[in-house]
Amino acid sequence: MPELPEVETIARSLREGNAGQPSILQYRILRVELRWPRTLVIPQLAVLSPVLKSRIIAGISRRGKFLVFDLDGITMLIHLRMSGDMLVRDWDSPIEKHNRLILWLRGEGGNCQLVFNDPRKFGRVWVTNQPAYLLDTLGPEPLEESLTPAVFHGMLTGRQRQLKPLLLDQTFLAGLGNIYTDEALHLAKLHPLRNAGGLSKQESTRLLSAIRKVLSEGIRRNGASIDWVYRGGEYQNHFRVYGREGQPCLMCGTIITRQLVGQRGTHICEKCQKHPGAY
DNA sequence: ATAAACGCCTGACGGC
DNA sequence: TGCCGTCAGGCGTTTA
Repeated sequence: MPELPEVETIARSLREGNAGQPSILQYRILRVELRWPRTLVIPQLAVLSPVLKSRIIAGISRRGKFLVFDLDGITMLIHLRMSGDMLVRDWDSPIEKHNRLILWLRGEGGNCQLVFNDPRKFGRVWVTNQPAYLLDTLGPEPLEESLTPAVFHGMLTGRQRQLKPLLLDQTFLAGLGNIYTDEALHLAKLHPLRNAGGLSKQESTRLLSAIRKVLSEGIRRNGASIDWVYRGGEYQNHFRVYGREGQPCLMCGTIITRQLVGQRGTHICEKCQKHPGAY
């Protein structure tokens, strides 16, 4: 489910607590159970428990779509992929069907479980003292001020690639997924099949603004919740194009279409977002 | 360098 | 009701 705003929302709620659920910062890991072996990338299963046990959760943050747990000397990275979620449960909650990793924690707000729940089993966990090996492969954070319009335009120039697949490439820019990419492209009035290297300075600046606007709006609304995966976000009620095929564009009334771009379902207003071949 | 095809997984939904 | 195909907020590997 998660793109940048959803991962940010999860990191924030674990870090700061919400609705009767305490922050798990400074909580200590007492017990570890991995329920689906392939979820763990590193280290080997046999050393996971010894490495994690008695560690303190010193920090919780986000980089791209990765959750970053600073465990005071070692880092746990979690990627939720399509269906993952991180939940805080009571200490003695029964293990649920799709729980893949459970950490039992002791802390001031009471003992609890930190659960990685992931129906489709695509999610992955890394426990490492070299998190940069992974995180340094990511492109810049879209909301960082150091990503100026000039820098962004420079990243695009020379690229010979369809715009949408490039935006989805995490080594180009970190955090966009299928929903927010469609939303940003519509807001920027750019067709997903445009050649990324062909954007004018004005267009790339418009695109960067649109990306920031949809991500910020997503964060402000606690992310989006769809189908059977629900976490209390409400951005899904404010989509401009995603999931709105057959419905009128909110800007011009043209019917939104859905087509495949780079193997991904893509929602477009053909009038607002002129096809590269159109004139 | 770019892009397609496919694999990894489970569950929801629509059509018959 | 049951069965079937299709689709899903992601990404790595292989192939062209």
